Amino acid sequence: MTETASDPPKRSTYRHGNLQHALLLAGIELARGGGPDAVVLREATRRVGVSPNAAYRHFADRNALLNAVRSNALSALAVAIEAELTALPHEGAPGDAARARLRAVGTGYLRFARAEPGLFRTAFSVPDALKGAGSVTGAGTSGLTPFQLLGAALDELAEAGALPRERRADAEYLAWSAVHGLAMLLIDGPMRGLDRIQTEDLGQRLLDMVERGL
Amino acid sequence: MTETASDPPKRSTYRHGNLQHALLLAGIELARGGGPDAVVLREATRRVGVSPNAAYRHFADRNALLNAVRSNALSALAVAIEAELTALPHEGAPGDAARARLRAVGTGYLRFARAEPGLFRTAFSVPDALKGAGSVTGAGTSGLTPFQLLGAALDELAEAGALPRERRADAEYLAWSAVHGLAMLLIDGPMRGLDRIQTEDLGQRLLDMVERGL
DNA sequence: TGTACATCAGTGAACGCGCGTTCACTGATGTAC
DNA sequence: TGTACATCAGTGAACGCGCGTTCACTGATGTAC
Repeated sequence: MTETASDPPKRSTYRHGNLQHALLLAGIELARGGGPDAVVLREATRRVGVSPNAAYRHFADRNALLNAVRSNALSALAVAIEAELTALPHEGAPGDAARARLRAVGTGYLRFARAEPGLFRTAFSVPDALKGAGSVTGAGTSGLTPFQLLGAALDELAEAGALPRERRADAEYLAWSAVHGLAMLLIDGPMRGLDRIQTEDLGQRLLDMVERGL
Repeated sequence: MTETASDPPKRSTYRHGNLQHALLLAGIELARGGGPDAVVLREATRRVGVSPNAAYRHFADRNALLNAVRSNALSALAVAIEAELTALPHEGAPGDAARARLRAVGTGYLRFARAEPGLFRTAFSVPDALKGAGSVTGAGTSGLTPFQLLGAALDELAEAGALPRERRADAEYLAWSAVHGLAMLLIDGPMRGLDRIQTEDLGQRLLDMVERGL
């Protein structure tokens, strides 16, 4: 209960002390464990130690909470991709560097899906009601969404001359499809049982295919 | 009520007249409309005009019905792929023919996903309980599952010399990933709004990428 | 060919569950005088 | 500085819903004698 000074716009503590944020965190934890269906409003309030209807002070309904969780999951994915990009060395020919960056985007995507299947499935779950009430954003620290990070990598590739110009258009959809499909099959599908090394290996072979085929 | 002759093993009509099959059909219709979550046992019995508990004469529980629907959806996918293969002309160089057959597998997959998104999502939904009580099969008229049809196409490609031997291993997972990913993004993802022509076009470009990259 | 009987597909009613959501409220906080 | 008041975050109780599943049953069918 340390309430020293509180700015009028963002009073940091009230009764509960930022219940909105606490509910979001609980929702993320639920999604992490069981995907979008596990984001249950009553369970979130239960975990926070608050009565079920208290949530309605901060979220219009269950879908609003789910959308907030979705945005957060997308952001986490963007951050994971950014981490792979940041870890890259800053050297080599521009073509090689661009190729490495594209691979890093794919690798980050696959590793996130593998490490956080619940959040991954939540990020890409289709909203039950397609009403864009609370729009789902989901950018990383760079301000770019996962999709935009992929687009940027492809732009670099095209600029470096490593991707024929006439194939640049819509290339993100092709690369995304390949990586997304592998992610889904690794999480839910028949490759569920693969261990870390096999997964990593298959991922790199898939990225080989994309690089060669784009 | 035409009961002429009935073999002892498969008596064709009883009270309802093959309620098991009727429930399966109702379940398929539900999956078609709303994916795996829409396969609701009570709703299936409602549609057939039977009391809810009657289903338990024919299915151990809701999951058993869902598994039956799943198998059926997989079979339908296999049949769709087979249809594309059958429509192929029987001519050309062996390499070209093998490539065409691989493309046909992919095209059938994508078209089915597009035409029957509910069944497609059901086919690839992960069983809640992973207990293999009722195993999900899902072969087409050829007796092969979608995955096996893909494997056969890749074998032909390798035999025709159009796929380097050292890349044959696990190639089905790479090709499958690409096509599966596009299917998912077309159904649930951001390419949901694309029309038939755009979808078809993107699909062919994806298959180009796979062919080039494998 | 006729009758008694066993089988078992489908019935009717009910259960417990957990959900999202709404209602009228309470009581600590910040603010106006 | 002190007091009355308005605000509004969180409460307690309840709603209606639809689900999967179980219980003891009924009554048409196929079969044995």
